Amino acid sequence: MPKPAAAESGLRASALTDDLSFLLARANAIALAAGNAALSGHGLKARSYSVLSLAAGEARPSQRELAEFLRLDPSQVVSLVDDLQTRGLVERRPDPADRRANVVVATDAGRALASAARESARAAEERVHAQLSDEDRQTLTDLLRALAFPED
Amino acid sequence: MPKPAAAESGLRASALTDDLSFLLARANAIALAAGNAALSGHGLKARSYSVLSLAAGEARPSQRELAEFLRLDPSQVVSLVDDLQTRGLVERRPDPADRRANVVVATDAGRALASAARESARAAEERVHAQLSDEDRQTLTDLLRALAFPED
DNA sequence: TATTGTTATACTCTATAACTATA
DNA sequence: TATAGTTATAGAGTATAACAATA
Repeated sequence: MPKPAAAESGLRASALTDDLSFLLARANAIALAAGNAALSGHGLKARSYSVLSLAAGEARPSQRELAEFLRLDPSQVVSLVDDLQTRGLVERRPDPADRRANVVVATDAGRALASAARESARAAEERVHAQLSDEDRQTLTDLLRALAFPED
Repeated sequence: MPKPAAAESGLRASALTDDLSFLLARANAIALAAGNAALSGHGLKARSYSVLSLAAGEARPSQRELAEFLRLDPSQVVSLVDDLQTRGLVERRPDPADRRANVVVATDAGRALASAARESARAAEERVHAQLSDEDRQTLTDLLRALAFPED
């Protein structure tokens, strides 16, 4: 990793350095790049990993629920699920309670991949957040959760 | 703002809810949407606001420095500066010390717009982060800065 | 009438490579 | 030989509207 250019240090004193939204964007860009790199060996990206991971859980989400939770447009979820389904990682099952809705559920292969991918993602996060203490990391997680789910 | 769907609460218990990268992505998406909405009245988005804001400061950044600081490709900075320059908000000045480099500096109109836009952005952030105490907000800012600028 | 999933489309963003002028 | 800016382009991501099936 290159050291910051000398002239960049002038920008470090700029107004943006105290701007929560800017810091959020930059930290997210760094974490996203590291996450995508860590997941690429599994044929996944952050997006598809999120969908797969949720499908592998107990929640049995519909596509609409996935879209809301991941802040994606429903039409984006269609193509993410299409891709995962083509690769045999998830299935669409009609919701018995509402025949309009598809419940997305991981196959055995999907659950296996999700758990392997989770290990890689965790290792990558470890590297990105290595400079934070366990306590800081927990604090950060709690504060971010408050921003990410403001209805609480 | 709609209340969360009942079925979404199942997803709230999922593995992703403890995933720092996921929370970062979701919080960023929320802040970005609010920021872009707040800036649209000024004809700006988060990206162009960042460039304008840095050009309005004391740092006199080159395009390359802007690209590194904002984690953008240099070619993206070209079109952002093009747009701002067309609107008379910034100028490109040749760097006397390196004639390859353009220093990007705000015009009077650019500085005025930057400062008006900063007010709007701050008000929007206030709304997004209203549920955090001042102390929590400061803690979050410091922790995010550690992630966003890991070389420190 | 409203909602779920889907398709289509247009637009923005991102990433890459190649070129020029300078260093 | 390397770097700053630029151009071009292709791919990914985003947003919107419309439609069929179902509620």
